[in-house]
Amino acid sequence: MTLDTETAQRQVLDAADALFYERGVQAVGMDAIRSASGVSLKRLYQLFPSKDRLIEAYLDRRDQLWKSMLAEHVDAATDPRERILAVFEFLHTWFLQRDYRGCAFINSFGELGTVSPRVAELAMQHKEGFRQALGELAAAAGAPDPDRLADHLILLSEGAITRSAISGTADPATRAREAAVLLLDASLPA
Amino acid sequence: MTLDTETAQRQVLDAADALFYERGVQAVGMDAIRSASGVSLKRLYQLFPSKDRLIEAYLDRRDQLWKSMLAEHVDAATDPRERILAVFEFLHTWFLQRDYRGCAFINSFGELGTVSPRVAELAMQHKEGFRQALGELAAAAGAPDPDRLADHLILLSEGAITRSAISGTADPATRAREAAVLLLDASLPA
DNA sequence: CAAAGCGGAGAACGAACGTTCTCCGCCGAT
DNA sequence: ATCGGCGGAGAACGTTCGTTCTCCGCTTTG
Repeated sequence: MTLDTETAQRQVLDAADALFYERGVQAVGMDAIRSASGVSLKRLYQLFPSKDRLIEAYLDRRDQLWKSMLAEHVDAATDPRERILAVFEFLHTWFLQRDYRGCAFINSFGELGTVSPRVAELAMQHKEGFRQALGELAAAAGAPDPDRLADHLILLSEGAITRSAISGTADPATRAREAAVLLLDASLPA
Repeated sequence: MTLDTETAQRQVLDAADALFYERGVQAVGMDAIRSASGVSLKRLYQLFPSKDRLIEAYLDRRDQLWKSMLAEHVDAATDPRERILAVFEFLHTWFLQRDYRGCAFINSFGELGTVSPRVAELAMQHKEGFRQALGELAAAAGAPDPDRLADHLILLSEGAITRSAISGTADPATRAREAAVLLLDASLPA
Protein backbone atom coordinates (compact mmCIF):
# COMPACT_ATOMS: atom_id res chain seq x y z
CA MET A 1 0.00 0.00 0.00
CA THR A 2 1.80 3.11 -1.19
CA LEU A 3 0.71 6.47 0.13
CA ASP A 4 1.19 9.82 -1.48
CA THR A 5 3.28 12.29 0.46
CA GLU A 6 0.37 14.34 1.67
CA THR A 7 -1.59 11.52 3.29
CA ALA A 8 1.55 9.94 4.74
CA GLN A 9 2.44 13.27 6.32
CA ARG A 10 -1.04 13.69 7.71
CA GLN A 11 -1.12 10.19 9.16
CA VAL A 12 2.25 10.69 10.81
CA LEU A 13 1.19 14.02 12.28
CA ASP A 14 -2.10 12.58 13.48
CA ALA A 15 -0.30 9.75 15.26
CA ALA A 16 2.42 12.04 16.62
CA ASP A 17 -0.16 14.48 17.91
CA ALA A 18 -2.14 11.86 19.76
CA LEU A 19 0.89 10.12 21.24
CA PHE A 20 3.03 13.17 22.04
CA TYR A 21 0.11 14.92 23.65
CA GLU A 22 -0.99 11.96 25.71
CA ARG A 23 2.36 10.68 26.97
CA GLY A 24 4.74 13.57 26.45
CA VAL A 25 7.29 13.92 23.70
CA GLN A 26 10.15 12.13 25.39
CA ALA A 27 8.16 9.06 26.37
CA VAL A 28 7.08 8.33 22.79
CA GLY A 29 9.51 6.53 20.52
CA MET A 30 9.65 6.80 16.77
CA ASP A 31 8.66 3.16 16.62
CA ALA A 32 5.37 3.90 18.37
CA ILE A 33 4.64 6.61 15.80
CA ARG A 34 5.51 4.19 13.03
CA SER A 35 3.08 1.61 14.38
CA ALA A 36 0.29 4.11 15.03
CA SER A 37 0.61 5.85 11.69
CA GLY A 38 1.21 2.82 9.50
CA VAL A 39 4.01 4.68 7.77
CA SER A 40 7.33 2.87 7.49
CA LEU A 41 10.33 4.19 9.39
CA LYS A 42 12.17 4.91 6.17
CA ARG A 43 9.37 7.08 4.86
CA LEU A 44 8.89 8.67 8.25
CA TYR A 45 12.51 9.81 8.23
CA GLN A 46 12.14 11.06 4.67
CA LEU A 47 9.25 13.25 5.75
CA PHE A 48 10.79 14.34 9.06
CA PRO A 49 14.57 13.94 9.14
CA SER A 50 14.70 13.71 12.93
CA LYS A 51 12.48 13.43 15.95
CA ASP A 52 13.19 17.07 16.75
CA ARG A 53 11.72 18.12 13.41
CA LEU A 54 8.68 15.98 14.03
CA ILE A 55 8.19 17.62 17.42
CA GLU A 56 8.40 21.03 15.77
CA ALA A 57 5.81 20.01 13.20
CA TYR A 58 3.60 18.67 15.98
CA LEU A 59 3.77 21.97 17.84
CA ASP A 60 3.28 23.99 14.67
CA ARG A 61 0.11 22.13 13.85
CA ARG A 62 -1.16 22.41 17.42
CA ASP A 63 -0.61 26.15 17.25
CA GLN A 64 -2.58 26.52 14.03
CA LEU A 65 -5.39 24.28 15.19
CA TRP A 66 -5.65 25.99 18.55
CA LYS A 67 -5.74 29.45 17.01
CA SER A 68 -8.42 28.50 14.53
CA MET A 69 -10.59 26.89 17.21
CA LEU A 70 -10.23 29.98 19.36
CA ALA A 71 -11.11 32.26 16.46
CA GLU A 72 -14.15 30.14 15.69
CA HIS A 73 -15.53 30.58 19.20
CA VAL A 74 -14.72 34.27 19.38
CA ASP A 75 -16.21 35.02 15.99
CA ALA A 76 -19.50 33.45 17.02
CA ALA A 77 -20.07 36.56 19.14
CA THR A 78 -20.39 40.11 17.95
CA ASP A 79 -20.54 42.17 21.11
CA PRO A 80 -16.95 43.11 22.02
CA ARG A 81 -17.43 42.13 25.62
CA GLU A 82 -19.01 38.83 24.67
CA ARG A 83 -16.12 38.16 22.32
CA ILE A 84 -13.74 38.35 25.27
CA LEU A 85 -15.88 36.02 27.35
CA ALA A 86 -16.08 33.62 24.41
CA VAL A 87 -12.41 32.88 25.06
CA PHE A 88 -13.38 31.23 28.32
CA GLU A 89 -16.19 29.32 26.71
CA PHE A 90 -13.68 28.02 24.21
CA LEU A 91 -11.48 26.91 27.10
CA HIS A 92 -14.45 25.18 28.66
CA THR A 93 -15.21 23.10 25.57
CA TRP A 94 -11.51 22.31 25.25
CA PHE A 95 -11.27 21.09 28.84
CA LEU A 96 -14.23 18.82 28.31
CA GLN A 97 -12.42 16.78 25.69
CA ARG A 98 -11.88 13.29 27.03
CA ASP A 99 -8.17 13.31 26.27
CA TYR A 100 -7.51 16.80 27.59
CA ARG A 101 -4.04 16.92 29.10
CA GLY A 102 -3.23 20.61 29.41
CA CYS A 103 -1.35 22.80 26.97
CA ALA A 104 1.01 20.95 24.65
CA PHE A 105 3.36 23.93 24.68
CA ILE A 106 3.56 24.15 28.44
CA ASN A 107 4.09 20.41 28.66
CA SER A 108 6.75 20.37 25.96
CA PHE A 109 8.44 23.37 27.48
CA GLY A 110 8.57 21.58 30.80
CA GLU A 111 10.20 18.59 29.17
CA LEU A 112 12.58 20.27 26.76
CA GLY A 113 12.65 23.98 27.54
CA THR A 114 16.16 23.98 28.95
CA VAL A 115 17.69 21.73 26.33
CA SER A 116 15.89 22.74 23.14
CA PRO A 117 15.91 26.45 22.29
CA ARG A 118 13.55 25.71 19.42
CA VAL A 119 10.87 24.28 21.70
CA ALA A 120 11.30 27.18 24.11
CA GLU A 121 10.91 29.59 21.21
CA LEU A 122 7.80 27.86 19.87
CA ALA A 123 6.20 27.92 23.30
CA MET A 124 6.93 31.62 23.65
CA GLN A 125 5.56 32.38 20.21
CA HIS A 126 2.41 30.40 20.86
CA LYS A 127 1.72 32.22 24.10
CA GLU A 128 2.61 35.56 22.55
CA GLY A 129 0.09 34.92 19.80
CA PHE A 130 -2.58 34.26 22.37
CA ARG A 131 -1.64 37.39 24.28
CA GLN A 132 -1.89 39.50 21.14
CA ALA A 133 -5.29 38.06 20.29
CA LEU A 134 -6.49 38.98 23.76
CA GLY A 135 -4.98 42.44 23.35
CA GLU A 136 -6.96 43.02 20.17
CA LEU A 137 -10.16 41.84 21.82
CA ALA A 138 -9.47 44.13 24.78
CA ALA A 139 -8.81 47.08 22.50
CA ALA A 140 -11.99 46.40 20.52
CA ALA A 141 -13.91 46.42 23.77
CA GLY A 142 -12.63 49.90 24.51
CA ALA A 143 -10.23 49.05 27.31
CA PRO A 144 -8.19 52.10 28.31
CA ASP A 145 -5.11 49.89 28.72
CA PRO A 146 -5.64 46.87 26.44
CA ASP A 147 -2.19 45.41 27.06
CA ARG A 148 -2.73 45.34 30.76
CA LEU A 149 -6.20 43.83 30.47
CA ALA A 150 -4.80 41.25 28.07
CA ASP A 151 -2.15 40.35 30.62
CA HIS A 152 -4.76 39.91 33.31
CA LEU A 153 -6.97 37.80 31.10
CA ILE A 154 -4.16 35.57 29.92
CA LEU A 155 -3.18 34.86 33.51
CA LEU A 156 -6.70 33.60 34.18
CA SER A 157 -6.61 31.52 31.00
CA GLU A 158 -3.25 29.92 31.64
CA GLY A 159 -4.21 29.25 35.21
CA ALA A 160 -7.39 27.56 34.07
CA ILE A 161 -5.46 25.48 31.53
CA THR A 162 -3.08 23.99 34.08
CA ARG A 163 -5.61 23.69 36.87
CA SER A 164 -8.04 21.89 34.63
CA ALA A 165 -5.32 19.48 33.52
CA ILE A 166 -4.27 18.61 37.07
CA SER A 167 -7.72 18.51 38.63
CA GLY A 168 -9.30 16.66 35.72
CA THR A 169 -12.39 18.87 35.69
CA ALA A 170 -13.53 21.63 33.37
CA ASP A 171 -14.61 23.75 36.32
CA PRO A 172 -11.63 26.14 36.20
CA ALA A 173 -12.96 27.52 32.93
CA THR A 174 -16.16 28.59 34.67
CA ARG A 175 -14.24 30.16 37.52
CA ALA A 176 -11.91 31.93 35.13
CA ARG A 177 -14.91 33.34 33.30
CA GLU A 178 -16.36 34.62 36.56
CA ALA A 179 -13.11 36.35 37.43
CA ALA A 180 -12.89 37.76 33.92
CA VAL A 181 -16.30 39.32 34.30
CA LEU A 182 -15.12 41.04 37.48
CA LEU A 183 -11.99 42.28 35.73
CA LEU A 184 -13.98 43.55 32.76
CA ASP A 185 -16.36 45.36 35.08
CA ALA A 186 -13.38 47.01 36.71
CA SER A 187 -11.43 47.77 33.53
CA LEU A 188 -13.96 48.55 30.84
CA PRO A 189 -15.78 51.90 30.59
CA ALA A 190 -19.46 51.66 31.35
CA MET B 1 34.51 8.77 53.08
CA THR B 2 31.54 7.19 54.76
CA LEU B 3 28.42 9.26 55.27
CA ASP B 4 25.74 8.79 57.83
CA THR B 5 22.28 8.10 56.48
CA GLU B 6 20.97 11.56 57.12
CA THR B 7 23.63 13.47 55.20
CA ALA B 8 23.65 10.95 52.37
CA GLN B 9 19.90 11.35 52.03
CA ARG B 10 20.18 15.11 52.05
CA GLN B 11 22.94 15.13 49.44
CA VAL B 12 20.94 12.84 47.18
CA LEU B 13 17.81 14.96 47.53
CA ASP B 14 19.79 18.15 46.93
CA ALA B 15 21.24 16.73 43.72
CA ALA B 16 17.93 15.23 42.60
CA ASP B 17 16.14 18.49 43.23
CA ALA B 18 18.58 20.54 41.19
CA LEU B 19 18.75 18.08 38.30
CA PHE B 20 15.09 17.01 38.15
CA TYR B 21 13.94 20.60 38.33
CA GLU B 22 16.36 21.87 35.71
CA ARG B 23 16.07 19.13 33.11
CA GLY B 24 12.88 17.31 33.97
CA VAL B 25 12.60 13.97 35.73
CA GLN B 26 12.82 11.73 32.68
CA ALA B 27 15.91 13.39 31.24
CA VAL B 28 17.97 12.81 34.38
CA GLY B 29 19.53 9.41 34.92
CA MET B 30 20.36 7.86 38.24
CA ASP B 31 24.00 8.04 37.22
CA ALA B 32 23.82 11.83 37.01
CA ILE B 33 22.39 11.94 40.52
CA ARG B 34 25.11 9.64 41.70
CA SER B 35 27.79 11.92 40.26
CA ALA B 36 26.21 15.13 41.53
CA SER B 37 25.54 13.83 45.03
CA GLY B 38 28.76 11.89 45.54
CA VAL B 39 26.73 9.00 46.92
CA SER B 40 27.42 5.59 45.46
CA LEU B 41 24.76 3.86 43.40
CA LYS B 42 24.52 1.07 45.91
CA ARG B 43 23.81 3.44 48.76
CA LEU B 44 21.49 5.48 46.61
CA TYR B 45 19.34 2.42 45.96
CA GLN B 46 19.41 1.58 49.65
CA LEU B 47 18.01 5.00 50.45
CA PHE B 48 15.54 5.11 47.54
CA PRO B 49 14.71 1.66 46.17
CA SER B 50 13.74 2.98 42.74
CA LYS B 51 13.76 6.14 40.69
CA ASP B 52 10.02 6.47 41.20
CA ARG B 53 10.52 6.66 44.95
CA LEU B 54 13.20 9.27 44.51
CA ILE B 55 10.87 11.33 42.36
CA GLU B 56 8.22 11.11 45.05
CA ALA B 57 10.71 12.23 47.68
CA TYR B 58 11.77 15.09 45.42
CA LEU B 59 8.18 16.26 45.05
CA ASP B 60 7.47 15.81 48.74
CA ARG B 61 10.39 18.01 49.68
CA ARG B 62 9.45 20.63 47.08
CA ASP B 63 5.97 20.75 48.53
CA GLN B 64 7.21 21.31 52.07
CA LEU B 65 9.78 23.90 51.03
CA TRP B 66 7.29 25.75 48.87
CA LYS B 67 4.67 25.87 51.59
CA SER B 68 7.11 27.13 54.18
CA MET B 69 8.43 29.85 51.86
CA LEU B 70 4.90 30.93 51.10
CA ALA B 71 3.98 30.99 54.79
CA GLU B 72 7.07 33.03 55.53
CA HIS B 73 6.06 35.75 53.08
CA VAL B 74 2.43 35.74 54.13
CA ASP B 75 3.23 35.89 57.83
CA ALA B 76 5.37 38.97 57.30
CA ALA B 77 2.11 40.90 56.86
CA THR B 78 -0.64 41.35 59.40
CA ASP B 79 -3.39 43.11 57.51
CA PRO B 80 -5.63 40.39 56.02
CA ARG B 81 -5.68 42.06 52.63
CA GLU B 82 -1.92 42.52 52.63
CA ARG B 83 -1.51 38.88 53.53
CA ILE B 84 -3.32 37.94 50.34
CA LEU B 85 -1.19 40.24 48.26
CA ALA B 86 1.93 38.84 49.92
CA VAL B 87 1.26 35.66 47.95
CA PHE B 88 2.06 37.53 44.77
CA GLU B 89 5.15 39.07 46.27
CA PHE B 90 6.28 35.59 47.16
CA LEU B 91 5.72 34.55 43.57
CA HIS B 92 7.74 37.53 42.42
CA THR B 93 10.78 36.63 44.51
CA TRP B 94 10.43 33.02 43.36
CA PHE B 95 10.37 33.99 39.69
CA LEU B 96 13.52 36.05 40.14
CA GLN B 97 15.57 33.02 41.07
CA ARG B 98 18.13 32.44 38.37
CA ASP B 99 17.21 28.79 37.92
CA TYR B 100 13.44 29.35 37.94
CA ARG B 101 11.79 26.84 35.64
CA GLY B 102 8.12 26.90 36.57
CA CYS B 103 6.30 24.64 38.98
CA ALA B 104 7.92 21.25 39.56
CA PHE B 105 4.50 19.68 40.01
CA ILE B 106 3.11 21.03 36.77
CA ASN B 107 6.25 19.96 34.95
CA SER B 108 6.28 16.50 36.46
CA PHE B 109 2.58 16.11 35.82
CA GLY B 110 3.17 16.98 32.18
CA GLU B 111 5.84 14.34 31.94
CA LEU B 112 4.30 11.53 33.96
CA GLY B 113 0.71 12.45 34.73
CA THR B 114 -0.79 9.85 32.43
CA VAL B 115 1.55 7.04 33.37
CA SER B 116 2.14 7.58 37.08
CA PRO B 117 -0.95 7.89 39.27
CA ARG B 118 1.31 8.75 42.19
CA VAL B 119 2.75 11.81 40.46
CA ALA B 120 -0.72 12.89 39.37
CA GLU B 121 -1.91 12.54 42.96
CA LEU B 122 1.02 14.49 44.40
CA ALA B 123 0.44 17.31 41.91
CA MET B 124 -3.23 17.46 42.84
CA GLN B 125 -2.46 17.47 46.56
CA HIS B 126 0.11 20.21 46.16
CA LYS B 127 -2.29 22.42 44.28
CA GLU B 128 -5.10 21.61 46.68
CA GLY B 129 -2.90 22.69 49.56
CA PHE B 130 -2.25 25.99 47.87
CA ARG B 131 -5.94 26.46 47.19
CA GLN B 132 -6.82 25.83 50.80
CA ALA B 133 -4.21 28.30 52.00
CA LEU B 134 -5.73 30.92 49.72
CA GLY B 135 -9.18 30.02 50.97
CA GLU B 136 -8.12 30.65 54.56
CA LEU B 137 -6.57 33.98 53.64
CA ALA B 138 -9.73 34.94 51.78
CA ALA B 139 -11.91 33.96 54.71
CA ALA B 140 -9.71 35.92 57.11
CA ALA B 141 -10.10 38.95 54.86
CA GLY B 142 -13.84 38.69 55.20
CA ALA B 143 -14.68 37.51 51.72
CA PRO B 144 -18.36 36.63 51.45
CA ASP B 145 -17.47 33.61 49.30
CA PRO B 146 -13.90 32.64 50.24
CA ASP B 147 -13.83 29.52 48.09
CA ARG B 148 -14.72 31.45 45.01
CA LEU B 149 -12.19 34.18 45.71
CA ALA B 150 -9.58 31.51 46.36
CA ASP B 151 -10.35 29.95 42.97
CA HIS B 152 -9.96 33.29 41.26
CA LEU B 153 -6.69 34.04 43.02
CA ILE B 154 -5.22 30.64 42.32
CA LEU B 155 -5.95 31.04 38.62
CA LEU B 156 -3.93 34.24 38.61
CA SER B 157 -1.13 32.53 40.53
CA GLU B 158 -0.92 29.48 38.32
CA GLY B 159 -1.10 31.62 35.23
CA ALA B 160 1.77 33.73 36.52
CA ILE B 161 3.80 30.62 37.33
CA THR B 162 3.64 29.22 33.81
CA ARG B 163 3.87 32.54 32.03
CA SER B 164 6.92 33.51 34.00
CA ALA B 165 8.58 30.21 33.19
CA ILE B 166 7.97 30.49 29.47
CA SER B 167 8.65 34.21 29.09
CA GLY B 168 11.68 34.14 31.36
CA THR B 169 10.67 37.29 33.20
CA ALA B 170 9.23 37.93 36.65
CA ASP B 171 6.78 40.43 35.26
CA PRO B 172 3.72 38.13 35.38
CA ALA B 173 3.87 38.30 39.19
CA THR B 174 3.39 42.06 39.04
CA ARG B 175 0.51 41.73 36.61
CA ALA B 176 -1.08 39.02 38.70
CA ARG B 177 -0.86 41.24 41.74
CA GLU B 178 -2.55 44.06 39.84
CA ALA B 179 -5.38 41.80 38.80
CA ALA B 180 -5.65 40.46 42.34
CA VAL B 181 -6.11 43.99 43.64
CA LEU B 182 -8.99 44.49 41.21
CA LEU B 183 -10.56 41.21 42.28
CA LEU B 184 -10.19 42.05 45.96
CA ASP B 185 -11.78 45.44 45.37
CA ALA B 186 -14.69 43.68 43.71
CA SER B 187 -15.02 40.81 46.19
CA LEU B 188 -14.11 42.17 49.61
CA PRO B 189 -16.48 44.30 51.67
CA ALA B 190 -15.34 47.89 52.03
C1' DC C 1 47.27 -10.42 63.44
C1' DA C 2 43.24 -12.80 61.20
C1' DA C 3 38.58 -13.11 59.72
C1' DA C 4 34.40 -11.13 58.50
C1' DG C 5 31.43 -7.84 56.90
C1' DC C 6 30.25 -3.23 55.24
C1' DG C 7 30.56 0.58 51.74
C1' DG C 8 32.58 2.63 47.44
C1' DA C 9 33.73 2.53 42.52
C1' DG C 10 32.24 1.24 38.59
C1' DA C 11 31.49 -2.82 35.35
C1' DA C 12 27.69 -5.45 33.71
C1' DC C 13 23.03 -6.51 32.09
C1' DG C 14 18.79 -6.31 29.63
C1' DA C 15 15.73 -3.13 27.70
C1' DA C 16 14.57 0.90 25.00
C1' DC C 17 15.81 4.69 22.39
C1' DG C 18 16.98 7.41 17.67
C1' DT C 19 18.68 6.37 13.47
C1' DT C 20 20.48 3.60 9.58
C1' DC C 21 20.84 -0.53 6.78
C1' DT C 22 19.50 -4.82 4.53
C1' DC C 23 16.61 -7.43 2.09
C1' DC C 24 12.75 -8.34 -0.76
C1' DG C 25 8.78 -7.67 -3.66
C1' DC C 26 6.53 -4.58 -6.86
C1' DC C 27 6.29 -1.29 -10.55
C1' DG C 28 7.26 0.92 -15.20
C1' DA C 29 10.42 1.03 -19.16
C1' DT C 30 12.72 -1.39 -22.85
C1' DA D 1 10.50 -11.14 -20.14
C1' DT D 2 14.15 -8.50 -17.94
C1' DC D 3 16.15 -4.86 -15.64
C1' DG D 4 16.35 -0.93 -12.36
C1' DG D 5 14.82 1.59 -8.80
C1' DC D 6 11.51 2.73 -5.19
C1' DG D 7 8.96 1.64 -0.83
C1' DG D 8 7.84 -1.52 3.08
C1' DA D 9 9.12 -4.51 6.91
C1' DG D 10 11.92 -4.85 10.29
C1' DA D 11 16.80 -6.22 11.69
C1' DA D 12 20.85 -3.90 13.20
C1' DC D 13 23.79 -0.40 15.49
C1' DG D 14 25.45 2.43 18.98
C1' DT D 15 23.98 4.80 22.96
C1' DT D 16 21.63 5.50 27.26
C1' DC D 17 18.77 4.09 30.86
C1' DG D 18 17.35 1.70 35.47
C1' DT D 19 19.02 -1.66 38.17
C1' DT D 20 22.17 -5.29 39.88
C1' DC D 21 26.62 -7.43 40.56
C1' DT D 22 31.61 -7.84 41.25
C1' DC D 23 35.58 -6.67 43.24
C1' DC D 24 38.40 -4.48 46.56
C1' DG D 25 39.87 -1.95 50.61
C1' DC D 26 38.73 -0.57 55.16
C1' DT D 27 37.17 -1.28 59.68
C1' DT D 28 35.91 -3.77 63.58
C1' DT D 29 36.19 -7.81 66.74
C1' DG D 30 38.50 -11.89 68.89
